Amino acid sequence: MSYDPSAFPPFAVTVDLVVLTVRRHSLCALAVRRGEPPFQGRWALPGGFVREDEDLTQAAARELLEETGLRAHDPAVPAEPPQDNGAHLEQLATYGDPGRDPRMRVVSVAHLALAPDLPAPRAGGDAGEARWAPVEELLHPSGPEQDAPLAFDHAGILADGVERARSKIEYSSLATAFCPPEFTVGELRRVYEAVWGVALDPRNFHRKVTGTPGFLVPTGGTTTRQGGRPAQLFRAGGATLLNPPMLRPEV
Amino acid sequence: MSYDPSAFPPFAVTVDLVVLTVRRHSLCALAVRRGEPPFQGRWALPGGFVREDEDLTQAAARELLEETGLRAHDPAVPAEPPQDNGAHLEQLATYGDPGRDPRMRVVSVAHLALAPDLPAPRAGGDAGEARWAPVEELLHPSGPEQDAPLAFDHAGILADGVERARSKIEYSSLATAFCPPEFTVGELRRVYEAVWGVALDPRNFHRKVTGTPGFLVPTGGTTTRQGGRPAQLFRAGGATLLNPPMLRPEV
DNA sequence: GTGTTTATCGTCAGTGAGACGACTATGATC
DNA sequence: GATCATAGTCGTCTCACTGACGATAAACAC
Repeated sequence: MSYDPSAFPPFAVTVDLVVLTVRRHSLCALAVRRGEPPFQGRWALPGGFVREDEDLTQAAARELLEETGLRAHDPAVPAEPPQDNGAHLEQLATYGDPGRDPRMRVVSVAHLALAPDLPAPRAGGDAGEARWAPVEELLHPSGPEQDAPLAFDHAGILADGVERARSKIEYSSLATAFCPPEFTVGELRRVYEAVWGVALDPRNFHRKVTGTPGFLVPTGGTTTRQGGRPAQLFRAGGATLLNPPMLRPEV
Repeated sequence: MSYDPSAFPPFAVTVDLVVLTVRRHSLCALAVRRGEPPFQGRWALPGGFVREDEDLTQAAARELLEETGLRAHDPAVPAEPPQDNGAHLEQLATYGDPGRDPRMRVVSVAHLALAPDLPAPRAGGDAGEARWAPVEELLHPSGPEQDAPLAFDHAGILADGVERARSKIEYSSLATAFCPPEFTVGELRRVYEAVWGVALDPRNFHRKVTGTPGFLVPTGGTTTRQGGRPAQLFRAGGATLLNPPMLRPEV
């Protein structure tokens, strides 16, 4: 790498966020409406410029906090129950096509965040309007109201993020990031069903997740918020890797 | 994302390459010696600035060609035997700590390349000297001669690339990217053994890879270049995903 | 009570991996 | 040329785990 201060072209660097959650049995992503050209009035992923003194992860965590009020989990610190209201955050991929932004050369480091359902989208920061939209709607717009695809190359970024989430819950305990601090086996199963878009056998699922050591820890409590027989409540255990993995059913 | 042309700080964007190959039963990475400060004389990963009109992938492919003479496979085109002397190339992750380069704010989009053994490192491009070094040596330097760790944050990048390669050959047919166009089951097994650093049972391995549809296609030929009984020659089949995956032995 | 819903436990058969025995076909060595 | 070392290939056995699915349990609605 030779060094000539005048020899490298300047880039703008942004972080874009794919924030996923599960609401009403479907996988949803956070979208914000653009207030300015280009793509004014279109939906886009939340994001913003990386600041001078900021790490990429810090920038993503700051944007996440600004847009949703969610604090990012530190993966190094096992989440303690009292202050667990955070989201999983990881780097996804970087997009740098010349021309992906008509204004200038922008390289965007996309991040993936997984959040529990609770928070209502808060219209803070730059975005005037924000909403949780089913990813199907954003990726395959067909309805009369929502026929404009996402701005920039955000549809591709969202698709990559969704695919990352779908594959990662196979072999990690990440699906618990979609759940509140305490949850039932059935709630966790509905997360898998929403993310994968399939139906899972409740009995085999129950056997699998309760039989994997370190995945779930019973809290002792029970709940009946889903109706039917009361279900045991669990917290996420320390295990982060599922071995053997949860198998995604064929087609 | 609000837009103020004077409001975003300029970044330099580079691509760095983790080029891996298997030589003499060990996993090796391409390292180049730095000819200029900072870290002058230290080993580093090959890389360079992204040009004004270049995609990130194009930049990585260009650097790979300059440093090794290897052409990157287009993942969209199934490799045809006649012109198969290419390498697998994919984006790895992006590193942007302020201060990772003492000269200026540099964001580096690291890429991972997997290459067959054949090419001798060619000292072309900027690098005056290049070599294939066992990753163990680069990551855990201990010998008297090689006690300087890699420049910048390249040790961390290399570690991430190695981990990506180790996990990806579990569930994909990517290990064939380390092999010449035609190879034997034993040669493929030695790739797995070198990348994972474990010994595998030749009989179970043979059953697994020949029993996975689409993984290997026999070419009809045989070879005895490894000694012993002649072995069937294979080419990589069309399948890219291994299901069920190859299991990495514990510990 | 009866019906509905959800949770949980059990059973059984099939798939696939790990351990390992046996045999085959080459080159090297005596 | 017989013997040995080396590497490849085929089979067998057992165990773990999954998918399909029956059965029971504990809540609520009527």
